[in-house]
Amino acid sequence: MNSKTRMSNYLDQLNPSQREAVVCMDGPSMIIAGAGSGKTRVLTYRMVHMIKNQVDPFSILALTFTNKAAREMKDRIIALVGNDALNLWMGTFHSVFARILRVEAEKIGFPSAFTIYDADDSKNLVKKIIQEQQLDDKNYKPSLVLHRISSAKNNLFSVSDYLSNDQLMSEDRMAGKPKIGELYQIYQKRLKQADAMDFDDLLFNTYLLLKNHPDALLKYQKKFRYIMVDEFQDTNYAQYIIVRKLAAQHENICVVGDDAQSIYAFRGANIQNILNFEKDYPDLKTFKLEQNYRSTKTIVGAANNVIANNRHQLKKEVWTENTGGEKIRLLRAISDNEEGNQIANTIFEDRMNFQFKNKDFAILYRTNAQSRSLEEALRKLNIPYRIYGGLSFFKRKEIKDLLAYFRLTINHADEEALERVYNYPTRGIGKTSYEKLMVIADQRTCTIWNVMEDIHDKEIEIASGIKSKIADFVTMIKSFAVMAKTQNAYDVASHIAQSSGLLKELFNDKTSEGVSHYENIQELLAGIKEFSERGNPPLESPSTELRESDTRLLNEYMQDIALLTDAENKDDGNDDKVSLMTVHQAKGLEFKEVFVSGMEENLFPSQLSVNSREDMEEERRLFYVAITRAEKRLTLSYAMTRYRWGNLTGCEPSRFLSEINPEFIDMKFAPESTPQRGARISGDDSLPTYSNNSFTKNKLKPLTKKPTAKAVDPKLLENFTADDPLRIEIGMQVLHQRFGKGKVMSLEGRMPDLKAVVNFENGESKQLLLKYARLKIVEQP
DNA sequence: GGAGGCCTCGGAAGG
DNA sequence: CGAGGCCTCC
Repeated sequence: MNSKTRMSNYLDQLNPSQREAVVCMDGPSMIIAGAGSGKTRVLTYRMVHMIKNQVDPFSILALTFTNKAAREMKDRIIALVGNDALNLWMGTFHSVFARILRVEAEKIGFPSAFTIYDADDSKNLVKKIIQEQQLDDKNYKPSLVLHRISSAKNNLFSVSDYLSNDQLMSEDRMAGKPKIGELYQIYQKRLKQADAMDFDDLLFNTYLLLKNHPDALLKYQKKFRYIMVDEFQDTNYAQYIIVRKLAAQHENICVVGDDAQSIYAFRGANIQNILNFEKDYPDLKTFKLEQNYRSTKTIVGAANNVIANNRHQLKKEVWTENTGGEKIRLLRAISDNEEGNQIANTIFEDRMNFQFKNKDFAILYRTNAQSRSLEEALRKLNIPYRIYGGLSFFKRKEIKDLLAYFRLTINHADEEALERVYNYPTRGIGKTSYEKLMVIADQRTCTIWNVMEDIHDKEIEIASGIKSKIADFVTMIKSFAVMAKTQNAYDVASHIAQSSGLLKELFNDKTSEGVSHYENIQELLAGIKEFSERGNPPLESPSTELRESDTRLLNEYMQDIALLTDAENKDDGNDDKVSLMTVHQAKGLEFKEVFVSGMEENLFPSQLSVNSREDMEEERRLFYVAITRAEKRLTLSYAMTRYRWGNLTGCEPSRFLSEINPEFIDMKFAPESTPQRGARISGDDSLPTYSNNSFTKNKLKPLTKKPTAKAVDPKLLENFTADDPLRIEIGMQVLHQRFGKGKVMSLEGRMPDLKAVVNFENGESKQLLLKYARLKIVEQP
């Protein structure tokens, strides 16, 4: 089928409610799209419909949250309408606003080549400021201060708004942190000094630009006749206000989202925006996409059961015409390792029984720490898997180091970059000298770089040997800058990598890590080379905006690099793998068969959420997201005991399990009992525990007579005879209860692969594999 | 300036 | 338990 035929019948590929939403181009509209209802299809077809109806792609703005979402949507539209789609303004909020800010930088007093500070840079800066102000960093934790500043910006409170806001100031005073407003002030001053913006500033400054410069506002209002916002439930207040300003002239604004899948309130997303939207646009047209195409009736039913427990939600009824499907399996395991084994076994069997491929399976979990036992179990059965998440390419140290050289070359005021590289690789400029420079910079209210340029000033009390090293460093960076003005990005980049000594430093490190660092640098350089030759910016950008010159400069490459935070997709050629990821990362994906592991109270829902209703509702939406990833089969699993920070803790089934209608659950996989809300695992509460974890301490009765217990170390076992009385406590009471007391007949192997033959008092004899169990020897009274 | 000891603290995560 | 930050010592 060629693209013309596909285009002519694109409307036929939509159901009536999807079509309604697609053809309604003018005026404000809101699409509430239930899970699996074809949201992306509606969004892309809506843009296709516009282009087909003579809307200039150049006047369409589509905002997403992730680079991935933007990329995917763009690809789909290109496939449908061809290269017209290249002119769409489609990207993340941050990338689109950054592009606008670079054009309009002068109006708000920034150079066009301003640096974008990433999360690490911001945190370092805050940490430094707290130290300089001589505040206690226990009370003023950098992450907390930054979070507070970030929320202020995301709610459009400027520094002066903050300082004059009685409520904010008294909140800080009550919390014993009255200086936060002041820290905010200093933080912004320092960013400005460095010609830098953090991620929040990209929003806040766009807001300021549009608010204070009517000409700029008018320009972009005219330009963007049609505006679309994906994942609207994840927008924060600043994003909403900016979008509203941009749309004020034409009011052709369409937002798409699902309040039931809002899982990012903790980082500022504001469900309230959906309610405000209805208020702000009285003639709003609302479309509800309620038919689910993805999952079986069972899965959709269970998801509806769960979400019905939330008070805050827009009313909608997700339904499906799909088959009923299999019931939900519930796996109950003794330990986290056992849970992994059961899941791996189930995958192994289902793969054969249903001719599924590895990639049809996903195992989801609440916290990254849960992946270890799952990985081990999969490896045992030779099931290939892929873990999502982890350090993205651009967050790696060696990459950030080289990029810091680039940043400093382009913007000498970039203090965070300077700090990374002034003595890396080592060139004899120590911390003490650097601190002297900082003090002088502060006195003179100039940048540290300025002081370095002026290093031969008699007032600067630094040994002349070090002074000349600093002068050399300055000369080197300046020579980079000269080169960067005219030569293409790749030539400059590889020259910097060489001349700075960074490449050599990494090359000399022959450890396997060192080699991989070196390879990563090569990979980055290869990417820059491609950029130089292809002439496209690293991020999607309207092709018409490209410079006509055939030389791609380093600063063009660097423009959006701080915004590229995607986790890297390193494949070894085999993409048929089971996916392991957190529930957050699974949003937007779908799999034939899904396992949600660790369905335990205090894990999912997280124990940090149990005291607040808002947090609990977000946890529940998170579980909703997890359930609705599954197409054909869903398995929920929980362990009765789990290692947490080295301690074995007892676990109860999650309250969420009891929110699912039992008719959807297959009981044969839950052999002993249906989990009840607040249920305790079956077992004898009077059994002793030696865990010092506060959770287990509170849940279990204290011992009447406290036996002395030690964790076994392998040396101790060497002297251990089979006749010594021993109680094996794996998973606290569980095995203890099952087997009672016993004597060890033989011990073989060493931790963590210890095998024991034990004769129990009830006459049973068992061979136990004590792998990863915390074995405790109890001296009998 | 780097290695090693000690202390702290532990959620999820895009740009 | 274990990663990361910080301090100390050479």
